[in-house]
Amino acid sequence: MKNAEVAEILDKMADLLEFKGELPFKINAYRKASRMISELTEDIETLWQEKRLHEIPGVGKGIQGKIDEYLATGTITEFEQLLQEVPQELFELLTIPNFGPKTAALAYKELGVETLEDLKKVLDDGSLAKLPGMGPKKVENIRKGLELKETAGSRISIGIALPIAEQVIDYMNENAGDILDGLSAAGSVRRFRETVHDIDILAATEQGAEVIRIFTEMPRVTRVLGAGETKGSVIIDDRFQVDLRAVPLQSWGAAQQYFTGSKAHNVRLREIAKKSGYKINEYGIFEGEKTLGGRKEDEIYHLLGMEWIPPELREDRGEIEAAQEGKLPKLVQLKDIKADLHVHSKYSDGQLTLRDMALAMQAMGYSYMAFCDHSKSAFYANGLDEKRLLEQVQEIKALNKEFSDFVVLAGTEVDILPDGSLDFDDEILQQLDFVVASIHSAFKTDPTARTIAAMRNPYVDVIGHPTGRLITRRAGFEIDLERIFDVAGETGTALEVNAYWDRLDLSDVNIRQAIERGIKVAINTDSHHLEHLDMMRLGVGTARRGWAEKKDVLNTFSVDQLRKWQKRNRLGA
DNA sequence: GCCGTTTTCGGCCCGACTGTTTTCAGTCG
Repeated sequence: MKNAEVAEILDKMADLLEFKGELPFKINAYRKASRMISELTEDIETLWQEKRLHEIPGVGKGIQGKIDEYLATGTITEFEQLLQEVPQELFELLTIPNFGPKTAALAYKELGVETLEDLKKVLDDGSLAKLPGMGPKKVENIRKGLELKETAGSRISIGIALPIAEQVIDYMNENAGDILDGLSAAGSVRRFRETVHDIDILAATEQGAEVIRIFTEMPRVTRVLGAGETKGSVIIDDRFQVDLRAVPLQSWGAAQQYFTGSKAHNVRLREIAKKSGYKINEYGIFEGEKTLGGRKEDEIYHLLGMEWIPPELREDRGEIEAAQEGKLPKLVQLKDIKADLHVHSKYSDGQLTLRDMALAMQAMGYSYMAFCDHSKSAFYANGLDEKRLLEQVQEIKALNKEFSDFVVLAGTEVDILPDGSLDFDDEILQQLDFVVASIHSAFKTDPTARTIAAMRNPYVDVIGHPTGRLITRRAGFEIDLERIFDVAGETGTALEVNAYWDRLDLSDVNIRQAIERGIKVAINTDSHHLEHLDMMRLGVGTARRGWAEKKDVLNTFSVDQLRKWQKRNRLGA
């Protein structure tokens, strides 16, 4: 699928046009088209072949022509031309806080700033400060922005950000509890985005300045970026930006709505409000001078004629229309999860014995689980050969006798080998209760064909971490997800939502694509330690962002339902 | 550049903050 490629080019087009000082509305049009395409559940090449590009909201004649040219020739003439007219490192330069397109254009035109190095030079030699409209403070802010980019510039996984948000909330409740009327995460953390740029916390209080003071004086704060009556911004642990915003209690709901975003979702809501003669902002919803609501978040949605929308859906991906029609999905919840179907033990590279892990799972409230340790080719992870695997199966059988209302399944995470075969023969696989098949090596050796071959094995229940991406470290392998979805639909194989914080694979958009095709997903933590078990909520959050309902998620099934599902798929294959 | 039960032309979300201004531009979310 070339959806991501096309979206990236259109977003870069927007950057180029912005740098050139084009009309903001034109720039916005490119940004919107880029976003709609990146979140498309259909393959853009299919739409193109079927001459249906115009059905994408935000894609009109002009942008359609660009996409057409790209898919036909692999390049866009106008894009290539624009690239010639701008600094070499434009896209990099534009990521510097406080250094926007106007300033970048000025620095390029007047001083020839093309790279980060050039920018550092003109900051240091004072030539930037001499330009019209620039002054000592602006220059200082750009310098700080550059530093910030180097220390806290990159996006961080939700798996890292969420615990930090919770620690800040705990700290504030302990140290400012008596002047707080409410405190919660907002922004992309509340929406469970897979990565976040900063951590937003919202406070309800009548004493904003005091709350902000306590916030900026937290022990972990290594730098204060700003502090006022309603807003404080800090860096903690030299790495993570945390913003706290304070509002009075009567604006709590409106502020929650406003600061949770996303921006695209909010823009749509404000358009709808405007058409209905209302105005919404962070303080409430208004008709003329009259305040109609704002203390509770659902008031905003109800007054605009729609259901309250769960934060995970707020991306302008159709959730507003669904809410207007009363057709929002009934999203899967953490309490629906009955099992974790992919965890490791001491047999391979996990830290816990079978018994200790099973007890921990039971304590999580699950009713069953599956051990899926690595297979023999995963030597780096102490993978099990046939003999040790069958020993493990025996130990699991014995272990089950210790539990009355909890079932331990014996499984494997069998390697999909470079030639597409599996690391265990069918004779072994058929003795197991549950089989996850994953690619762990030779990423460049036709992962699509290998995954398809694995799905065609009747004993394979789930494909583990299907795209192989690592959120902070590598893109997934080159895999044709359209074909994977086709075959998964045919064989009834489920696809894993690996909840491990650095994977979150499938991504939210991919999950939505899968379930629209009737494919089941399994949300698994891939845990090796006790502390990993908690990541289930990351997987559930990601699945919710992918519009997954309970029926779409394999591990919301009871163990009996799971066995029926397996039997049907194994016979059908 | 997109879009249309107000419009095929003239709109296109809203506000805070900052710094450089003498009335506003740029950046951010």
